Amino acid sequence: MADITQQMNNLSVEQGSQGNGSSRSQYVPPHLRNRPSGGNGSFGGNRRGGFNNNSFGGYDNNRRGGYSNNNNSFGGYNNRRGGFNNSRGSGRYNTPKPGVGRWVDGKHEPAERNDRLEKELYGVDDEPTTQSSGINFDNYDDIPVEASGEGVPEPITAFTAPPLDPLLVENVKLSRFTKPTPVQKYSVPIVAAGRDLMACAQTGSGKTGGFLFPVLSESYMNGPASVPETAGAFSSHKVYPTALVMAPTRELVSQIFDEAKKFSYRSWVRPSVVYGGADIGGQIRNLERGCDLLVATPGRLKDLLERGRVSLANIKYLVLDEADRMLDMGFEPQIRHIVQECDMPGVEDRQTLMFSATFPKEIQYLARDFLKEYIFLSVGRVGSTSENITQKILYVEDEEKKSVLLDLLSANDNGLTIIFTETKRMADNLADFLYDQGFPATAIHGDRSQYEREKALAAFKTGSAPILVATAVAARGLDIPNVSHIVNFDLPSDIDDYVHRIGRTGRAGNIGIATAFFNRNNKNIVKGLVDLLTEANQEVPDFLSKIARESAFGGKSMRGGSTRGGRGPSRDFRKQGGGFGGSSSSNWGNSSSSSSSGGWGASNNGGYSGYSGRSNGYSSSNYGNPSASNSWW
DNA sequence: AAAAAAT
Repeated sequence: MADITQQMNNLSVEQGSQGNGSSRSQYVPPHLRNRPSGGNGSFGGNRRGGFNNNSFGGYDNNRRGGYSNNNNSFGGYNNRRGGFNNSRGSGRYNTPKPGVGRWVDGKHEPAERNDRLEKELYGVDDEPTTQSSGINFDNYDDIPVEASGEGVPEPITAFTAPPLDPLLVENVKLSRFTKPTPVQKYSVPIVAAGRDLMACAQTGSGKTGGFLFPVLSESYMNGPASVPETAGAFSSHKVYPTALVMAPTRELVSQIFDEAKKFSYRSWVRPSVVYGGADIGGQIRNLERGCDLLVATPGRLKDLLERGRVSLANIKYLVLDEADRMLDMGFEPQIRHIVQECDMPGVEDRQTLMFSATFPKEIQYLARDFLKEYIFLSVGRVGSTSENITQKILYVEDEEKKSVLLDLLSANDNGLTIIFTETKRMADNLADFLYDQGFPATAIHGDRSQYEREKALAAFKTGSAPILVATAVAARGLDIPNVSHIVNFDLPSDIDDYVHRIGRTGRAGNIGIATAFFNRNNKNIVKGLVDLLTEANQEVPDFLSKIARESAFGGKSMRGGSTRGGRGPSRDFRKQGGGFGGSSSSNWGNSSSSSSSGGWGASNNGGYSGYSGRSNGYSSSNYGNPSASNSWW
C-alpha cells in the first residue's frame, strides 16, 4: 500500500507540472489566483468595433426546433487580454446587447433587466421553461448526505447573497428554483472554497445547478482569469473560456447550455455550446462573439482545439457531467487528451468538478488523475434510485414484448413515455411499429441525423409525439418535464445504465413509473436489479428473486470469462468484484464493501489518503497506469 | 454486443 501511495504521489507531481507549466509548492485555491490585475477590462472595449451584433446566423433557430437558442453573445466584449489588445478596438463600449453585462476595472457591471429576454429565458407565468418541483421535493432533505475529505465546509441552506453572488441569486429566483437541493447545498461552499469535488447524487436531484450555481456565482464575484503568459500566440479568432463543461451526448450538452443561459443572464459570462452533427461554421461564429463558459461534447471540442479556435489556457473550472461515463472506456482517451495534452492548466491550477448519479469504483479511481485533494460528496448511496420512481418488473419473453407494450401504452395516462431499446435498429423498428398501430411515436438514436434527433426530442417535449423510442443516447441527464413513464423494452446489461434510464422520470420531487421487460436473457442484471429494488423499497417479484437465487449458484462468477454465452471481458469487468471495489453487495452505511457504484463512504477520504480505507488492494496489473486499461484485453 | 462521440 505504501508503494501504491507513492505511485499516486508521483503521478500527481507529474500532472502538476504540466498544463501551463507552473507547479506550486503551496496550495492556493484557484479562486484566489489569477485575479484580473486591473488591466482587465480597463480598455473596456469592444475589440470588434464594427461587428454586427445582431447577426445571429439562421443556424441556431432554424436547426434546433423548439430550442430558443440565441447565444446572446455580444460582438466582442470578450476583452480581457491585457496588453495584447490595446491596439485593437476603439475602447469605446458600443450599445450593449440586452442581457449582457461586463467586467470592468475589476468590478462586475450587470446589464439592465430586459422583459423580452426574461420572457424568452424563463417563460411566462403559465408556461415556465423550468420544471416545477414536485410534491416530494422536500423529501430530499431526508436522504443521508455524506461529504468526506479534509475540511468540508458547512452547507448552505438557502439561495442567499452572500455567500452567493446577488445576480446569481436573482437569476435562480427567476428560474423558479426556490430552495437548494442537497447536492447544491454542499457544492456551493465547496466550490467557493476552491476545492475539487466528486459529487454523486440521484437522478433528477439538481446536479446541473450543483455545478452551474457555484461556478457562475464565483465567476461573477471574481471575474475572468487573465490569460497566462504561456498561452499561445494571440489570435482574434481564438476564445479563452473561463469554465469548460463536458458531457457525453449532444442533447445533454445543449440542455446544459440552455440552463447556463438562464443563470448567466445580465452577467459578464457568456455561455456557448459546441457539439458534433451541427454546422461547425455557425458554432465558430457564435464562439467569436464571446465565450466564457463553454459547454461541449469531447469530439467537437477536440476539433476546435486543433483548428485553433479555442484555447483552454484560461480555464479555472473544469466540469465533467456524467463523469463516470466520460471516463469510461469509450471517452476516457478523449478526455485525457483534452485535459492533459492541450493547453489547459494542470490539475493544481484549476478546479475540477465531477458529477454523476453513478460512479463505479474503478472509475472513481481513474477520476483521481484529474482531481486534487477533492471532496467526495454522496447524496444517498452512489447508484441508488429515487423512491419517487415506482419500479415494476414484468416477465416478458422477447416475442411477447410488442403486444405487452401495446397494452401498457393503451392504459397510459396523458404523460410522456420513453421506451428504451438496446439497439438503434430496434428503436427504429419499434417506433415504426407503434406509429403503424396508431401511437404517435418518434425515435432518437445515434444513427439519425442531428436534425432528426433534435426534431424528435422537440416533438416529444411538446407532446406532439408523446412516445419516444430511444437508445442509450437518451439515457443520461436529459431533463424533460412530464415524463411519467419509462419502459425498458430491453433491459441494459449494466445496472448503472438502468439507473440512468429510469431517472428520466421522477425528477425534482415528481413521481414516475418505470416498467421493465425481463426474461432469462437478462440474467446478467438480475442481482443488481434485486439489490436496487430492495434498497429503493420497491416490490421484488417472485420470479426475479428466484432467478437471482439460481444465478447466484450458476453463472455469477465471471472470472475467466466462463459465463454463459461466452461473455468475455467487457466494461463490465468492474462487476467482477476483484481488483477494485470489493464485493457487489449493496450496502448502506457500511464502508467495508460496496456495490458496483461504490457505497457510502467507499471513497471517502478525498484525495489519495482515501485509499488506505480499502482492504482489497489492487490485483489488477495496470495499477498506476490507468491508460493501460484500454489495452487490457 | 451495443451505444456514444469529429468529418
